[in-house]
Formats: sequence, C-alpha cells, structure tokens
Amino acid sequence: MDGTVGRMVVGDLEIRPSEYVAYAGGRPLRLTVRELDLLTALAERRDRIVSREELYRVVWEDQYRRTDRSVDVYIARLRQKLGEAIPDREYIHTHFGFGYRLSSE
Amino acid sequence: MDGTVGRMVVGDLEIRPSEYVAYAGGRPLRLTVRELDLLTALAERRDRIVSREELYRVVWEDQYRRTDRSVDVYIARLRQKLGEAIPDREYIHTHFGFGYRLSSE
DNA sequence: AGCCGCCGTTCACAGCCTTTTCACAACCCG
DNA sequence: CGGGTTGTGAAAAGGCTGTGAACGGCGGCT
Repeated sequence: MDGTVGRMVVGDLEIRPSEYVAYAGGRPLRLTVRELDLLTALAERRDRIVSREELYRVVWEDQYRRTDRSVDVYIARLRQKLGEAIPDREYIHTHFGFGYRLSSE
Repeated sequence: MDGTVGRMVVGDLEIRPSEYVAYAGGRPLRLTVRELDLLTALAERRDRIVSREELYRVVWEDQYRRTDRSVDVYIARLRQKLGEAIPDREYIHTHFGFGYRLSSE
C-alpha cells in the first residue's frame, strides 16, 4: 500500500504506517499486516463512509467480488482488538449497504 | 441513481449524494439508501411539484404502479427523520392528486 | 524432513436492518 | 356526505452483516 502518511491520530488511536505500528491509548496494538493496512486505509479516510469495494481495492490491491467477505472478517478482527484495547468506544461504524466509517469524535 | 450533484443545499438541509450523506442543521442524518435516494431526487427538483410516477421511476428505476405505496411510505419516513432533526419546519409538502414538493423557503 | 504456530481466506449460519406489502385511519375536495 | 387519495403503524419478505470455525500455506525451529 502506498500514499500513507507518517503518523495519523484518530481519537485515542495513533497509526504509523511507515513503521508498521499502531497504538491504542499509548499501548501498541498487536495487528497483522492486513489488519494494519485496513486500519490505515480507514484512518486515511476518517469520518467518510468508505465502500467495501474501495477498501478491498486499496488494501488487497485486487478487484472486489461481491461475495468476498474478507473485508467484513478483518473489520470484525479490528473491532475485537480495538475493543480490547479501548472499551466503551466504537471506532468503526457500519453503513448498511455501503461500507464502513472510522470516526474521530 | 445517477445524474447527482456533489452538494445540494435546501434550507438547513445539505445533501451530498456522492458521499452518501445528508446533514440537517449540520448534523448527519441517519438515512437508508432508499431514503437518501428519494431525498436526493426531491432536492434535485426543489420547489417543483414532482409526481409519484417520476419519483418512482427515478428512485426505484422501475415502472410505477398506481397501487404502489412505496413512495408514500418513504416520504413518511423522511418526514419523520427530518422532523426529528429540525422541528417546526415542513420541508416536504403534499400536492393532493399530484405528488410532492421539497421547498427551500 | 517433520512439527508448530501464525496468518489469510473461505464458509456457514444466525441475527440484524432494510424494503415491501398490507390494512385501516385520516384527509381532501367536489 | 361520498369517493378517491394520502398517512402511517405493523408485519412479512428479502438481503446484508457479524462472527466462529475450518482449511491451507508459509516460515521458523529442532
């Protein structure tokens, strides 16, 4: 993935794509490469609704197939890890029929 | 739906079809796809009386049947959500026997 | 090589949200 | 008032999403 920025902050999240790390409330998250790529893609588009297709194109660098559930599965894993790190806070919102949105509020 | 514009303003409403969002008084509305499509169709024709048939053709992309109440039901839902967001203000007007009109005054 | 652990992909199915349909009340207008 | 039109809650139908689990590939280690 390219086009990344050195450092991005979304609420209590800090993402450093160039260093392949992300922090939640100061503590490092244990993310895999795909998870970090997906989180980065969302962070670069914070507060915007991003379609599954766009996410797939950017993170997987391939053409999206309507039946592919990869994005959903990785969203679930991100939610899980973010939820463990920072409870009582929803970062990733579902937009039914479109995709997802990472919120900074 | 196509032919949409990047950004439309009607009174305190702002609609951004390309981003799949609409704001009422600065706050985002929680609209479904159909609701947003219908609001967009009305906004594109603001201050004009639009027939049910035209709305159905544009939003549902299908031929309108006189007995179909879908447009009415979605108008009701839009009114509900707009009313919650901006009370004491009627945006969608009924024109008996013809259709509806979104007003900007 | 064989084993092990981790990661990415795919599948299945429950649960959820949206859309459509229906029924009846309320409304408009001649 | 009467007939057609519109408003709206509720239920049915349809489609989408969440998520645990299974599978296979890959790399590291002994």
